Amino acid sequence: MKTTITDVAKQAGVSMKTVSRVLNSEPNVAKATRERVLEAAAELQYRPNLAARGLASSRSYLIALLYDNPNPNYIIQIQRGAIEACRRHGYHLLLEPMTREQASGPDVGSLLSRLGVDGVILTPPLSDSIPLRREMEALGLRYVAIAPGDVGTVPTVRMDDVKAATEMVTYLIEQGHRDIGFIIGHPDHIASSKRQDGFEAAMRTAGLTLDESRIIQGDFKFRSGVKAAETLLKDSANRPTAIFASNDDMAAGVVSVAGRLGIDVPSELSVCGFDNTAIAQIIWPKLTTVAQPILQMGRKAAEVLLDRSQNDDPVVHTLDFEILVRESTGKPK
Amino acid sequence: MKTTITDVAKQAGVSMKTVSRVLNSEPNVAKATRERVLEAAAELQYRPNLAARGLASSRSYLIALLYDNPNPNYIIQIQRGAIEACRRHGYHLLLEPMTREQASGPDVGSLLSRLGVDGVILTPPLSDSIPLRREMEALGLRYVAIAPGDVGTVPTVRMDDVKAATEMVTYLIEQGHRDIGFIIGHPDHIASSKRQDGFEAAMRTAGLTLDESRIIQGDFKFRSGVKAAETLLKDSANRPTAIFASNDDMAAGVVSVAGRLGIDVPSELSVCGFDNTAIAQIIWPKLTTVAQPILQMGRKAAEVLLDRSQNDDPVVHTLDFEILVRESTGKPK
DNA sequence: TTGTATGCGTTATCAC
DNA sequence: GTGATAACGCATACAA
Repeated sequence: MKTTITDVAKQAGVSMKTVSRVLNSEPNVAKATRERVLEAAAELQYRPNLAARGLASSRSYLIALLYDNPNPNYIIQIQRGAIEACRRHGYHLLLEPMTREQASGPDVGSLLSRLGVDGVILTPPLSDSIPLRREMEALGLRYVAIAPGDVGTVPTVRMDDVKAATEMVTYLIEQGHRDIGFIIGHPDHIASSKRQDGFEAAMRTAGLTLDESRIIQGDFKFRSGVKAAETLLKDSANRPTAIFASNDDMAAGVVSVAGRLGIDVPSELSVCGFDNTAIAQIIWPKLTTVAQPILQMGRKAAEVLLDRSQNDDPVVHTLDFEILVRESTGKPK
Repeated sequence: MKTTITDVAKQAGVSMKTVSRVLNSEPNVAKATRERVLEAAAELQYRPNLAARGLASSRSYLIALLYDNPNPNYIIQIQRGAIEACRRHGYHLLLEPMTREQASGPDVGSLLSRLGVDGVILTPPLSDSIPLRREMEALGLRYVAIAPGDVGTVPTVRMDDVKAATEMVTYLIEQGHRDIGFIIGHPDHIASSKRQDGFEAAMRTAGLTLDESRIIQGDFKFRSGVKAAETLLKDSANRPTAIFASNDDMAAGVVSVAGRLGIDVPSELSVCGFDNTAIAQIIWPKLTTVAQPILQMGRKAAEVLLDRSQNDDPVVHTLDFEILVRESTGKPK
């Protein structure tokens, strides 16, 4: 037999309402009573029933994570962060994977309202789905967008790609590099232009010229990194001493070309990436890269939802990234 | 105002019990009535309240996924599979990440019973935690273990590593390879010895001798693949025409060494891995590898939990893997 | 084939 | 500061 709140009340010699008060840390309970109740609850190993609580309070103690993201590591970290925050608030995280099409389709509202969740976290690229956001607003659902393209119209948690790229390039310059190659990401991704902006800003700030032949278009894939590196490194008499790729996959491609050409990394060529994905640590030398605060964004998003004290203004929370200096970068010869 | 089951009943001109019957697809409802109810429900956009339903039926419509796994892709796929099955049954998946220590600790029971979930999925390495399993049994919680080390004492979903390795090597032999190198995985992992067993079985079946110098100990890491390849490939006059690494990271290491040594993959050296992790598709040439039925295992695990028709015998469900032939293997010269 | 009455375990209301 | 009692929305027995 499961112990209920009435069992605890009996054991403590009070009414169930008082027990409820204690367990929800409401005011107006005498200290002695409170302690007696707590003791009784512990003794009986009382666990509140989520369903009953939800029914009575018309809250579900659940928040939903909506995602359609091909990057498992990203999602897993968002989850971890969100779960961490949820646990602190007595909440649980519900997973709702869906395609972009579904998210913009007619059934989302039905799905979401059926869930009866108390809040929703949107992850990219769903963060940018206007139909989805409309639906949420129509349903009166509180939500937070992680890293949306347009900042300012909705409660947001994000990081600053421009600044991160700037700092990475500044680090290379401080190491003594003057001739730095850059590989642009996929042209459809908002992050690509931001990272390029950061690169160019840092170069300009340092008074270095932007040589167009040093800037190659890529598409975030390993092979495009390979191709870009083949171009950048083909002339052994005139090649950059460092290459900054807009993500780790492309940086790994650069490292592999360097290996094939007999160019030592990092003594003859520094290479750095972006995102700190698995490959950055798998290959050797391990990549210097930018670690996004992914877990922290997940945690912050949940906190914004759960801290009822926070209002629902479209506040933008910008979290700090980290530059991870590993074995693939160093001073030029 | 939210529409409840009584609203629907009123609208359809029946009792709430009949509505309940229809919505739970219970028998003994006239077709006409059923349709009338369905119509009314649709019209009113009725969504059953999870909490109320749970409270009344003393089921939570929730199953929990317990995990402590460093591999994001693995967990994400298990999740996807489990969610798929859950959706079909009107269930939802709750995430419970925890460390091995926590899983064996005293608080798990409290955590799990507080949740009131209807079932639990255990993923490796938690599948092997005896204290955890004991706790579940003590609590009367139904559970399924994914890929536990010991098969037979608990409801299990898994795949056959030995068979997969055997088939991979058989494929290489069919391609014409006779001299095949093998890189063993981390000695602490159960999968390592199974994969080695499969390799050796296939070689023996084909009547090929097992040359010990062709079998190198690795540890599942990229670098150990690099080292093993350096050993296997150092003598250009006497080297294997194919190398089978026990996982993709090590296989990627082999490919990178081949590139450095000017050995073309696959025309001069076939390379294959195991697990179909991200790196297998990121690098070039893409790796021939074994795809575990990870998503399917997640789905099956949830199904075993949710199909009440299935009894709780420690049935072992062994799912099919897939050999993915990509660009890193071919016929020897 | 359908309906009525009751209870699930908690929070909310309002009185004391 | 504390308690009785009524919701909350649904499923379950048991009738009819």
